[in-house]
Amino acid sequence: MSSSQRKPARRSTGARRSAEAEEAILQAAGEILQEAGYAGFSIEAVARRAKAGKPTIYRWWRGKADLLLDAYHRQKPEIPVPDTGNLEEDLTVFVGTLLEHWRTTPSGNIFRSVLAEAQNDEAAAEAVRDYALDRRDHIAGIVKRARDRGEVASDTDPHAVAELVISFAWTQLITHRWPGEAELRAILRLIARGAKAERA
Amino acid sequence: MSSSQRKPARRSTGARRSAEAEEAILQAAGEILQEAGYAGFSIEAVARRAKAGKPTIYRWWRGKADLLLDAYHRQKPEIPVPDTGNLEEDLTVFVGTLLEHWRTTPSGNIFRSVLAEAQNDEAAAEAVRDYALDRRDHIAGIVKRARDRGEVASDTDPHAVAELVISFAWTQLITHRWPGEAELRAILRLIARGAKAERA
Amino acid sequence: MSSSQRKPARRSTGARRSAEAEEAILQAAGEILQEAGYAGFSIEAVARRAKAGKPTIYRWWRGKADLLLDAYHRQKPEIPVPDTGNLEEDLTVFVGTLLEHWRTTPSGNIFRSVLAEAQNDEAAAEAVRDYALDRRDHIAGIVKRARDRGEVASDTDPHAVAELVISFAWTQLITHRWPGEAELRAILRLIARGAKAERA
Amino acid sequence: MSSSQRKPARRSTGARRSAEAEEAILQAAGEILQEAGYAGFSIEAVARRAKAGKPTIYRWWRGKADLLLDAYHRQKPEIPVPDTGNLEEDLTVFVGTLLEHWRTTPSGNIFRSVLAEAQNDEAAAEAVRDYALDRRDHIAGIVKRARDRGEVASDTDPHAVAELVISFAWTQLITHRWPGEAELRAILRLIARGAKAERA
DNA sequence: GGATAACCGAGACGGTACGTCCTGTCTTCGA
DNA sequence: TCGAAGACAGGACGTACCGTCTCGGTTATCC
Repeated sequence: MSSSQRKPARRSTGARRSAEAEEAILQAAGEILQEAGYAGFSIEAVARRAKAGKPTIYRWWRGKADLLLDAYHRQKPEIPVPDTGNLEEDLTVFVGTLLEHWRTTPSGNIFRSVLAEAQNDEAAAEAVRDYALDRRDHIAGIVKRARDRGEVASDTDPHAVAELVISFAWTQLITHRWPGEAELRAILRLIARGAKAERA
Repeated sequence: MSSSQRKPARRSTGARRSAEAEEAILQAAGEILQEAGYAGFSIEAVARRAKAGKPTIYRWWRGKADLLLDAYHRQKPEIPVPDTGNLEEDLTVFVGTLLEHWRTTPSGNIFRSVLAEAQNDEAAAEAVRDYALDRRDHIAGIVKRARDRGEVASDTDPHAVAELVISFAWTQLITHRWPGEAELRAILRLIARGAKAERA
Repeated sequence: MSSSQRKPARRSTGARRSAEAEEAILQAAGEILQEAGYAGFSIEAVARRAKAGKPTIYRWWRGKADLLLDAYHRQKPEIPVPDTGNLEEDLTVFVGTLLEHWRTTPSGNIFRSVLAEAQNDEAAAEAVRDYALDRRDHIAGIVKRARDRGEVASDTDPHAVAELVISFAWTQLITHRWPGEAELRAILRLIARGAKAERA
Repeated sequence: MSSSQRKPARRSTGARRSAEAEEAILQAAGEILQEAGYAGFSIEAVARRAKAGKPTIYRWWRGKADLLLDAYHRQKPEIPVPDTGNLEEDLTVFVGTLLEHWRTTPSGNIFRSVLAEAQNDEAAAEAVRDYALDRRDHIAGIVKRARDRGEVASDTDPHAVAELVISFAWTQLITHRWPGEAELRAILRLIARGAKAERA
């Protein structure tokens, strides 16, 4: 029996990805995370809310973790890098702004969910690792400026300083704590002093 | 047994809570977390492995989070507090030992799972918050000793130092990173310097 | 690391199959087939209507075909075997009753669905084959009685007669036809005459 | 809405139906039915195999049933009408040839699928009903010739005889049975005797 | 010979159903 | 009388098809 498979007579591309659908899905994902948290977040729930078919979601995202990360990146805080001429002040303003953003917008809840998912899903874990390094480099810029001003010891590694800053902020988030102004400043003063200190 | 003349048809009161069952359940929970991580952890899986009924688990634990916390407390690391006479060394040894313990025993995976669950479950979140404060006080002891030795500035808050140390360790855990010896020392030297520094 | 798998300390049996659930599921299956036909029949729809969980259905039936067959056997027509002393009359009454039953109760629609499913599913196909043979033997009984009365030629195979009777009835069903009284009698007279005839 | 002044710009025609696509689609449908049966038959599968777009199929066929019927008519058996001068022989040869054709070519599987689909789809059901009547008239021709030869009782309805013949053949098909030579002859002898018999 | 409309393939879309897994509650029975 | 075994309702998982739609690209006419 001959096969009916014809050679592709034409080159064609097919329909394009629907921007409306993508938008509606990410929107719905964000809303669910904001309203019901990670516990209420499911592909089914997102599809229902976005009035999208589940296969549409699975066509563009590999799973829960992938969608979660996209929803986060879509509304992650873009914290302005302060430049007050003083390292302690710069770091305090930066972390204060970040925590305030997490506390008052959905992004805190979403990022918390991303961190939780990263404990399940290796892809999410890697994405979080990459994101942490990216943020570390970002904050290291603040420290480098301080070093250029001569405010920081020459043997201080800006990445190490940034690592401490990030660790503090993330840990506050995952333990659901929102430090007061004084507490915040005390911590970042400690870091800034450590950076400034000459070799022992 | 009964001594009275008129015996009740049956004197027996039934089985008592089985310590063996509790042990098997916690054991199974730990093993699953070690082998398959949080993703493979389910009440069903624990019951299967422990050869216990699901209702037995639900009778003694309120849910996933509760069981998880119990499994953690059962084998949480009891890191000895070092006393080398030098703050930086004390902190480096302490954190190094902690991370090594997390890396080489089930406790790292289990605590990671507890942190993940705390993003969903309010009870777990509160338990984590309490645990964080407990650990903070624990580590603050190291700093207080250094202050008593005059190694630390008088206006340094031992709790703030401890907070930074914990944040660093926990963040390494949740981002699945295991810093090398040099990297670890650089971070803790930074903290120790910040603690020692006189008022700016 | 030691395994936590304990030896089963007790032999126990667990909860028993719920007769209510089974009843509700078969009831729902029958109603759906009656109201919406095979096209509207799905495990999901049955579960919804029976207020049962899908896993409960899959626990006891291997799939659509299996459930369908059970629903059929539950309300299949138990046509009384007539005994009028005349073969043509017996067969006409039997087939007329059967077709009438199929036409006026859900069982016709259900059996039609079973036949359709048997074209997809090998298990259903075998069940249908077995059922056909069973019915053939059943009807052959009518012919044997006629042979004992001397009404039928000695070289007539009762099974062959029964085969023709069944084929006629089933084909009417699958072509959605309901023959009139006269048409029905003409066909069965033909069969009865064939059975009676002496060797040519 | 629009003014009648302005005539339709053009009476355009455009590209015509692609015979190549139609051919490939029917070919693919037949192959799938032959290889995987009705269970593996889906519009998606046909489109994939024929390297055609789904809308192309839906443009020319109303759905699964329609395509199925077309695929059947395309290769339905054209059984030659035998003329041996003996009714029993004619019918045995005819049915034997038909069953052999169904058994050894795709047409059996395809027709089985058509019958299955006719239990779901009203259009298919009607087509099957029409086809059954057409086949009945076709076979009735054999009986009429026998009546003209005086081989058949004058009060025998050729349509009733044909009905029985068809019913037998179709029922064998849908129960996936292939009767042996002896069994086949016994059945058709029964029919032929019934046709010949004088009024009781 | 250029415009134009219907065709074509490819494939995304909102949906429904599939069959599996897990949750937390319940029922049964054995010790 | 408690614990094991496991059934239960429910709901999410990720996949396959349904039938419709929107793309570009092609082709055959008509002006």
